Amino acid sequence: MGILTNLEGAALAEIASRGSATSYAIAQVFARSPSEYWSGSAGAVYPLIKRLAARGLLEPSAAAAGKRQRLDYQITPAGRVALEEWLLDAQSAAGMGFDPLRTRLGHLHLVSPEQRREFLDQVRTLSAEFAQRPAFEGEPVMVQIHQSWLKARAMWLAMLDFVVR
Amino acid sequence: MGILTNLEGAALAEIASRGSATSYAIAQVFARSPSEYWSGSAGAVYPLIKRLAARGLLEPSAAAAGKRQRLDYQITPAGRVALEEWLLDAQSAAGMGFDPLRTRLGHLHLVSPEQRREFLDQVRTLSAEFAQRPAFEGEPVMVQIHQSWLKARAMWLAMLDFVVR
DNA sequence: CACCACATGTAAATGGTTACATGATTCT
DNA sequence: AGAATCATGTAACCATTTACATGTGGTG
Repeated sequence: MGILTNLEGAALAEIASRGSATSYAIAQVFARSPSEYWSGSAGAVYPLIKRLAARGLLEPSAAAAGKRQRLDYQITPAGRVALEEWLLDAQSAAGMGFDPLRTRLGHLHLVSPEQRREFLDQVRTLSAEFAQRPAFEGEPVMVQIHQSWLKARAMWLAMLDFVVR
Repeated sequence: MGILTNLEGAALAEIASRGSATSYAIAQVFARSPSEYWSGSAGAVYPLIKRLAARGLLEPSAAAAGKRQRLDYQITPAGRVALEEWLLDAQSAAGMGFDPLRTRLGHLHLVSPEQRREFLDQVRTLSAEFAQRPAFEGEPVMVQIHQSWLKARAMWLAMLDFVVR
């Protein structure tokens, strides 16, 4: 029914993929993701899962392993509807999103050519290091997507030499 | 000095580029940007500019054209320091940011191959339309950066055929 | 003059953040 | 047993969003 935020959609998708999961497990996914965009903090994820459960998109199944309350959540039929709506929203998916480099590039004329060159060198170095890091643990498909994205970004960085001199 | 959010940094950079600007003018920049990421709403920009002025990074110069209060802001020396700190932060710039397509791709296995194919077709179509739109008005450098980004994204979309079948 | 676009804000809600508190489990 | 780590939250804060209110200048 209602519209999901991107974090909600991603969390719901992760639970759907796993069959069931705890809030903690979902938080870990974001915390360990190579993207820095979501922190995967408890303060974000626990309330989010509760919200989704309150909306009937998730169903808790008390899997008390020890004494402590420990809720496994599963997606409901209503949850699948909402998830599909988010997942297949091509209009949103085609958007530009946020790129911390892109937002800066247009303003680099404000600094000297040397600063500009040094900055771009640093970004390239960091990006290369980032790409060479041992692949994060995750579904092979996710890793492949990540790597193809890195490749596309590297190509863009190369193009920029001719744009931002 | 203090750390700037990305919106603050971008706004400050825009004011620095223009020499001086009103809150309204800055809001328009974000509202008319081809990126959907920031709305450029008054509720975001007016308080933000006030915040920067309160921190001494901007200085208002009452350019009362009519009766109505109408403040032009200029960047201060402290503002330039903060701006440079934000602008040349290579660590942040090298991050992955947020990509609405990327976040979805890893979960497309949840839907049928037909849905998957249709979704990707739609995204490609929308991206192509987006790229063919008359270039948004803006500095030539900005337009060039935008177009190189679109090209890199198109390449990525092409690569995805081999990853997400 | 009436209307509409331009311009300047404010209020309430939202969806995140960091920091903290605390219980349970595993390791040494 | 004590320490470290895993796990589950809550509280306060923060930067945005949407929606609203209102004044001002130009145009039919």
